[in-house]
This record gives sequence, C-alpha cells and structure tokens, in this order.
Amino acid sequence: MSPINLSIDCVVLGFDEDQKLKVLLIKKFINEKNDYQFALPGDLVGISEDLFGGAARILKSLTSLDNLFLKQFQTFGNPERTKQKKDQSWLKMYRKKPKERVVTVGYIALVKMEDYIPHASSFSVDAEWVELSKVSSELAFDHNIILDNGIAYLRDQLKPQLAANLLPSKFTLSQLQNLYEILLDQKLDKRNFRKNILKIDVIRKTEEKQKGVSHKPAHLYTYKK
Amino acid sequence: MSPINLSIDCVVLGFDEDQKLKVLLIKKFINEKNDYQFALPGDLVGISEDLFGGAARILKSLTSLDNLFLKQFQTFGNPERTKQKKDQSWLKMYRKKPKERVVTVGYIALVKMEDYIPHASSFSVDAEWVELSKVSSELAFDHNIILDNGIAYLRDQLKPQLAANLLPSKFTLSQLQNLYEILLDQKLDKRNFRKNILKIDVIRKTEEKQKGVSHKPAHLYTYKK
DNA sequence: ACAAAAGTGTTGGAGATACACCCATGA
DNA sequence: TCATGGGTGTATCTCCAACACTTTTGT
Repeated sequence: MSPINLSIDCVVLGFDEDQKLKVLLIKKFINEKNDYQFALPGDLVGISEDLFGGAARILKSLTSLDNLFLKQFQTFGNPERTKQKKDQSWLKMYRKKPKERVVTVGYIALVKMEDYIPHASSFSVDAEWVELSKVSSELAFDHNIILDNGIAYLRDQLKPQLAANLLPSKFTLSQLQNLYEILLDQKLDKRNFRKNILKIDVIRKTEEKQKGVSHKPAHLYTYKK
Repeated sequence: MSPINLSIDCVVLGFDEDQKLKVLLIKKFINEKNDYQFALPGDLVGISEDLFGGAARILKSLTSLDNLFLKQFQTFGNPERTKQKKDQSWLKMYRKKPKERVVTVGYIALVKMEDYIPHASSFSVDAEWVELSKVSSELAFDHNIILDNGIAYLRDQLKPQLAANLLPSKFTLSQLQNLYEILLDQKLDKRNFRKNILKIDVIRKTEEKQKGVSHKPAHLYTYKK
C-alpha cells in the first residue's frame, strides 16, 4: 500500500498598525523562470514529531517567534487536493514523491505584529503579509479552502482573550473594537462595546496615552495578568 | 523516512430508550486467550479514500447505516499514542507494521437507536453500546482522550438540529429535554424549555400520543421537514 | 478655528428566569 | 385511589440596543 504523507499548514494571522487583518503567505517559485504562486506556510510532519510541535516548528522558522497562540482547527484529506495541474510543477521540484497523496492538518496562529521580525524566515522563499481581502483566489493546492475554514473557525471561537494574541501589548479600546468588528464582520456600538469589555474585567487601563495623533489621544490598555 | 500511517476513529453516540447517552465500542480480542479490551471503531484510511468517506465506510460496516450525522472534530498525532505496552499485543496480531506511527482523525457520529440493527457489524468482533459514565478508563491507545474530546466538541456544538440525529423520529418533549440536560450537563426548567423549543419552530406536534405508560401520555413530536 | 477621534449615561424593550398546580393514565 | 410524569401562564429581573454631545489634541 502506497503511503499517505502527512503535512501541516498554518494560517498565520496578524493585525497590522493600519488596522487590517493580514495573513502570512509564502511566495513559492515554481520553475526556473521565477514564476511563483502563494501558499500557506507548511511542511511535512517529522517522523517522530508531535503535530503541535510541528506547527510550532514551522512558525518559529518563519517568524522566529515562540509561544504563539496556535490551535489545530481541521484536517484536510481530499485525495485530489494536491493533484491539480497548477501544483505539479512545484511538487516535482521540491518533493521526492510528488505523486503521493498528502493529508494536511490545519493550524491557526495569531501573531502580534510588533513582535514579528521581518525576514527572519528561514524558508528559502519570501514571506509576505497579505490583507485578507486581497488574497489571491489561486493559492497553492487547496489553501484557499484551508484559509477560509481557518478564518471561519476563528470567527466562531472569538473570545476576548483571543484578541490579546493579535493586539500589541498596549492598545486603545478603538483598536480592540476594530479587531472585533473585522472578525465579527459587523459594526459595534462604541459605548456598548466599552461597557461590555470593561465589565468582563480582562483589560486594565494604563497610565499611558497615545502620542502624536492629531486628535484627542486615547488611553492605552493592557490585558490583565 | 519511515511513513506515518493515517487512521480514522469514530465516536459513535446513541440515545437509548432508557434515556442514557451511550457510545458504541468494539471489543477487541488481544491474544489467543480471549482477553479483550474496548476501543473506538476505527480503521486505516484507504489510499485513495476521502476522510469523510472513510468514516462513513467504518460507520456503515458497523451499523449498516448511511447518512448519519458525521463530523470530523480533531486529529490526534502524539507519536507515542500507540506505543503503550497494553496496546502492543493487538497491534502485533492485526497490523503488518505494528511499530509504525499512526495519526488518527477523530469523527463523531450520531445514530438513532431505533434505526440501529444489532449485530449488523461486519467487524470480526463484537460491538457494544456502553453508557458514557460506565466506559472503562482503559480503552485502547488514546481512545479515552479521543472520546472525551468528542463529547466536549458535541457539547459546545449543541444546537436543536443536532438532537434530531439522536432521537427517534417521533419523540416526547421530555425526551428532548432529557437529551439536552445530559449534553449540557444541567437541569432545565420544563416550562421554559418548552416555550423556547417551540418558539424556534423546528419541531411539530403530531396527532399521536405515547402508549402504555402509567401516567398521562405525552404528545409525540417530530422535527420539521 | 477646525477636523478628527476619544470618551461618557440613560432609557425602553426583549428575553430569560423563577415558580405551582391540575390532568390523564395504569396499576 | 394513588403514583407518575404531562402539561400549562404570569410576574420579575437582567441584559442588550439605541442613541448625541463634549473633550482634547494637531494642524
């Protein structure tokens, strides 16, 4: 029986200073002519490597960050998922056995952009933050599906604690509200939002305020503990 | 690189006439002396078999039922998950390569006990419905963990539609409430429960009533559509 | 002085919760 | 006639949604 290969693919999300939700994509060169396609970062699972450990390894090699929010959300096992024509060129260049089936475990990772070190990637290719709405619909393999499922998973897991993993360590209430609005895909009432988030008692007002903004500077908050 | 094997394990739940939530376990004989252990039904994934299709195949061979509620909930990939001593005997008897790593995809299935045909199993072993609270803490491999995670998944996915997959096609409101109470692990107020479930308009009262009970017979309801 | 986002309370309505008694049947 | 679960309505409370103006800064 021909074996099934197992890989991990990561949906890595960041929330930028410009208040946009972005995903980290890998630019894969698929031939000698510098043609490329985008893909989610991923790799085959090591033979004695834990799945979570594998995801952490991929993340670390990509961002040099440890201890990210990192959660398995779904496994993708369509036997045809790596069989499309568009994907054969890359497979032939980089995989010993390009025709073998690959099942992949999807992980979602949240990173604070302030901690992210550009070009820390040890991938032999470029990593790039792409705004969600601008992601190509022609990612490698079934990565568009994986991405969509990852985002959907995040949306319905959204809890106040989750946002802590995307925001800088000090943030304004408007930034937090913004993030919520993007993830929930709906406008929220400012006064109600503030009432609610303060009531559940997970964030604390600091002494500091925003600087250099041409309007009333906002107080900065942090997550408790 | 030594390959990673991929399997599927199913947490199959039924809601009995005696109002207990039960899981379908396989009795595995682990040596020639008729010693056995219990395990979740599962199998290796066929080389060109879809994951969902594989789960459906296992379910069908076990219950002869099609079109069950069937949902992937988590993948378990601890490299040590099949390495415990208690599991070696069975592996040696039934697997060609008992030492190879196995990663397994967990599916949860809900079956209507009225549709279930006892002894339909084509497994060469016995299948047995076991009340959840009475399940051995020494299932094969990491199956206790898989079971617990499956139940937890179900609890927080609980929606009215879900219950339809566990109840007989005609049921009383008390049965429905009972099921909710078990899944949510809390008592619910009878009047409020009825108000709510009727308001969301997913069930319909039929003409029929319970028979042969030594108290006021309850109306039977069905799910709409 | 103007533009731009920060910050702040109150009210009405909907939905959730709490609660107790009579009814129909079989034994 | 008794035991058992079936079936029903109301009052209260809590939570959520709606809503507009003043403040502070940079330009």
